[in-house]
Amino acid sequence: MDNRRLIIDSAKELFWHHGYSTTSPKQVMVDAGVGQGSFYHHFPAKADLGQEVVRENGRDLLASVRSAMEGLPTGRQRLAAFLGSAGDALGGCQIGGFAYDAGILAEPALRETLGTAFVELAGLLEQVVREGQDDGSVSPKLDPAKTAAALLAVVEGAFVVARATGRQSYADAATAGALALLEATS
Amino acid sequence: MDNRRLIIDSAKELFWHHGYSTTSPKQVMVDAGVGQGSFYHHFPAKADLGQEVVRENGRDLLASVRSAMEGLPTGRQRLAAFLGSAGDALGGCQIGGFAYDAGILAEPALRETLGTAFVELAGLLEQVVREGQDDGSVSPKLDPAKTAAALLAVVEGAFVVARATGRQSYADAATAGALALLEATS
DNA sequence: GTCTATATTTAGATAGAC
DNA sequence: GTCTATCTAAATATAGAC
Repeated sequence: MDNRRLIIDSAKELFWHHGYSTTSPKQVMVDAGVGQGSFYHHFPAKADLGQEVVRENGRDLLASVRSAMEGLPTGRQRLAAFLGSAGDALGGCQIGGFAYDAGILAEPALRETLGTAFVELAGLLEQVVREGQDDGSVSPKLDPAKTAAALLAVVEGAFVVARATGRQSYADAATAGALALLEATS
Repeated sequence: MDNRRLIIDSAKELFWHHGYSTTSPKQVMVDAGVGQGSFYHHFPAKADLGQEVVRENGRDLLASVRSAMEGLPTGRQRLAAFLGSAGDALGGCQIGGFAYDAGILAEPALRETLGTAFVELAGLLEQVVREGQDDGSVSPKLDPAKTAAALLAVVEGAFVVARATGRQSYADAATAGALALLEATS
């Protein structure tokens, strides 16, 4: 495999679990097993690597949510599958941590890419809420965009609370509570 | 006012809005208007200051939530007031960002203090859910702990999504969606 | 594309005078 | 308690040979 890909793959994991600002180029080089010359040849600045990582992690997350929903018969079941995204919350959300990273927020290009990932995810969820209303599994009284935003926030917040307390059980309680609210309305 | 307090007050704002790991002691000194000698006299290590900041920001957040709820007649109204905590989400949650900060998570004492703040907040919300069930404003079918965890996660997630997209409207949509779910069950 | 050597700036302090 | 001087390591690169 080429070094560029090795660097990106290492950085995706490191920036995800350890943060962008708090992970140095050197840590990425060591993890990827490439030298400094190679690293700076492919990525003249750290932000160039950050851009690729934010884009790919966003794309990967969207793909894994779609994959988790695939084949489920009702909209509500697909939303429940999305809530299951917080099933391993202690490692943090693939992109959620970037929202609190000063190094990401200070770079307009990175911030834009991050925002796009969240907007796409929110759009997907809104569509699934509508599908659930069409198939009768989600209450027609709910506003699709607001309900989608609430469910996305529950999952992102579940990651935050689980990491802050060190307890996965807080994430599980949050998503179970949200699912119960969704089910109680239908 | 004494320098120790000036340092803590500056650090509370800076760590809140800009992150703990991404704010240097020097930035704090300059903002507080104190010299290096004074800074390191009061806080031999940055983590000592971090400990005070996490504790105070957690305490302040709990106090402001209690204050926002004060005087409201029903549990559901008090929960709605809590959801309003994300009304100015672009600056980030006073403690939520610490959950993704490698420098906080690497220090057991800081992590413990952070976890305690979230556990106390969750406990308060659970109590208010129970009060709402007692006064008839919240459905008795809901599990208090799980519902509280879901509401806490919605607010924390609203901060994350608002900051990631740069749009307050995403936070507002999330909390409105959550409130609608809560109201639809009662 | 990759290597090693070098450079600049900052983080995070420590030492000792006042 | 505060000041200034000093220090070490790391972050983030750049330069030029191979």
